[in-house]
Formats: sequence, structure tokens, C-alpha cells
Amino acid sequence: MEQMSRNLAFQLKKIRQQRSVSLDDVAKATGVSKAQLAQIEKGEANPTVSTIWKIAAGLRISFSSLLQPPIAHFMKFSSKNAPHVDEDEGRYRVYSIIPYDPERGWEFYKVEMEPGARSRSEAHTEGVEETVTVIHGQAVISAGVMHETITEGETLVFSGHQAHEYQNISEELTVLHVILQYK
Amino acid sequence: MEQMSRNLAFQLKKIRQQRSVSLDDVAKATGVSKAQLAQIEKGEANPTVSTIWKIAAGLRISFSSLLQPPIAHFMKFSSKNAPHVDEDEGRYRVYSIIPYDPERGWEFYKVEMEPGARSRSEAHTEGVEETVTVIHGQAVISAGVMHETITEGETLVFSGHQAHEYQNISEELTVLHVILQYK
DNA sequence: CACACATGTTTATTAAAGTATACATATGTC
DNA sequence: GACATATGTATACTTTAATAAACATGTGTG
Repeated sequence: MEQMSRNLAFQLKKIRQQRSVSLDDVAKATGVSKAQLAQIEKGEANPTVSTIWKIAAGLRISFSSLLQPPIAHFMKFSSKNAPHVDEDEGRYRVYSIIPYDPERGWEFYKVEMEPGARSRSEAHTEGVEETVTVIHGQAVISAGVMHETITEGETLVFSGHQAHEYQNISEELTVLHVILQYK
Repeated sequence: MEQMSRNLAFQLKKIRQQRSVSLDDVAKATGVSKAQLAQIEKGEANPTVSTIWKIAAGLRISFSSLLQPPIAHFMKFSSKNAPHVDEDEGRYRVYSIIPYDPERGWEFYKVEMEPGARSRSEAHTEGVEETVTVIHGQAVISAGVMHETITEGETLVFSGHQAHEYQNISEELTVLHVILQYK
């Protein structure tokens, strides 16, 4: 969310430094006030599309070059403290490790299923691909008339555009990693 | 500028209709108020990046899919009434036919040069490519130590990253079409 | 027909984006 | 050293993006 502002801040400052021009120069070229440009470069602004448009047009650059994240950077996530949703009376738990980001295009979950736990998902939008890897235990994935049992170390890829179900048929806690790829 | 808003309006409405969901549904999925979404769909809004981010994230789509222009559309430009800049005491006139647009990446000029008129351009930023076509008359293009004469029907392509000069060496009005491609 | 519910529009209010101006700090230049 | 110019920062103000709630308009359903 304010990841956006950071990217913008970084890219704008980078371009301005590469061309070695001042905030006044950019303000004159784009029609955006110097104060606002300073705020943007500090990542303390939440500009409107028209402001971004003016910056991109005035600097003769594309949107993507303004919104792109810096090439090299670390982002650390943890399953501890990750927001989670419970289903099947708390016996099926979904932890959102990497939430969806428009720049990335996919999201990443960790799923814990108590013995016998199950969860049913409605059909996602067209073009969604689901990748499930079993970390521990055993799971049955059902989608339409298809059924598949996967165990520790195995990965199943399937199209999520129809209703599907996860089920733990083993006697132990089953742990999964799930990647949801959109579009 | 409000081209942006139109694209956004079109794409958001299209996606919402494809999925056949209501404004309330989208509001709930994205955290953006229904009223604001309605404004955006009508092209009467100028949303902030965080709002666009929320929409893209909530709908699990990319930025580009939100900002892309509708596939088929007409845009008509005219050299009449086009904003123009004069140089060399009005004997060198530049008409901006298609102004730069961040989605397009290039801009289009028409240039009129009285006999003997000349214009010098400083070096553009790295990676700019200039394409000049003579509509009528004759012109000399100089860039660094290079010189080239082009006449009616001829086109010259050169890198604009160094200072360069246009000159009309003929006895008649010379008309050029110039494409400036950035990055 | 009356009622409930869903969907988009309008309105009033709040929060914040954007501008213009003044301020502080450097960096030469005579 | 004093002055002029350039550059980024802070402040006061205006405009408007964004929200929430009320409103209008369908669309079935018993």
C-alpha cells in the first residue's frame, strides 16, 4: 500500500539525480508544485493519478518506470504473526504469508489441517492457477470430478476456476504451502 | 491527463461486469467506498495511488490491466489549432500534433522552416531517438560532426542524445514530420 | 399489492492532496 | 567578507479526494 509510495519516491529521486536537475526544474517541467514533489520523494505523499501523469509526461517517461520497485531489495515475511483465517471450527487454518500485490501477481499461504479437517472453495475467477505442496502429512484435493492424494514432498498444480476441496485424510496435522497465481 | 481517468473508468467497469458483481461487492473486497468507485467508473474521479492499489489488490489484478486503454478507439488530432512554439524569430515553427503520453512513449511534431531558418536543440536525455521525414522542401540535419541533407520523401533516423541542428537550405518553405521516441 | 432486498445515485462531512509563499542553507563570485 | 543565486525545507491556505449515510429505483416473492 505505502509500498507504492516508496517505489515512487525511489524512482523519482533516482531519475532526477541521474539527470541532475533540481526540484524547481522538475516542477517547471511537470506543472507539479515543488512542495508536492519533495513530499513524493520522501515517500510521505499519496499522489493522485493526474499528478503521476503530469510527472511521467513532463519527464517523458512511462508509468512502469515510475512505479517499478528498486531492483535489489529484501522483504522478509513470517508465518508467525501472519494474519490467519479459521474454517471448519478452527481445525482448518489459513495463514497469509505473502499477501497479494498487484506488481507481483500471486499470493502465498500456509495451511494447517487437523486430522479429518476439510475446506471447500468456490470457483475463483477465470485464469487462476493453484499450486499446493505438502510440507507434512497427507491431503486429498478434489476439483470437479477429479481427486488426487498428495503426501509430504509432493506438489499438485491445478486450475482454480471451479469449486474445489482440501481434506486431511491422515491421522496427523497436515501442513501445506499454497501459491495462488492470478491472470 | 483525464485520459487516465477514462481508461480506469472503462477497465474497472469492464472487469466488474465480467465478474457480474455489484459496487457494494467491490467496495467490500477493496475497502474503497462505493461512492468513490461509482465516481471512478464514471470517469469523474481523480483517485490516489493508494486507492488504485486497493482496487488492484482487492480484485487481484495488475496495475497495467487497470490503466490500459480500451483496445479499439479513435483519437483524432489536427495540425490546425495545434499548440506551436516559434524559434528563429518566427521563421522556425514547431506544431505539437500528438503530445507525449506516458502510455505511448513517443511524441509527434510538424515543423515548418522558412528559407534559411535554423534551430538548434540541446542534447536530450539518453536513449532518445529522432525520426525526421521531409514532407516538402529540403533540410540539413547536423549532429556532432555528422551532416546529412534530406529532401522530400526522405527520412532520417538518428540518436538525439547529443546537440543537433535543423536547417532549411532551400529557397522554399520546408515542412518536416518529426517523431521523438523516448527510452 | 405490499414487502423485503439489492443496486446505483446523491448529499454532507471529514481528511488530506496540492499550491503558493516564506524560510533556511549552502555555493559560488566579485 | 558581502552579495547574489540556487536548492531543499517548513508553513498557511485552498481545493478536492474519500467516506458514510440517506435516497431513489428496480426486481422479484409470498
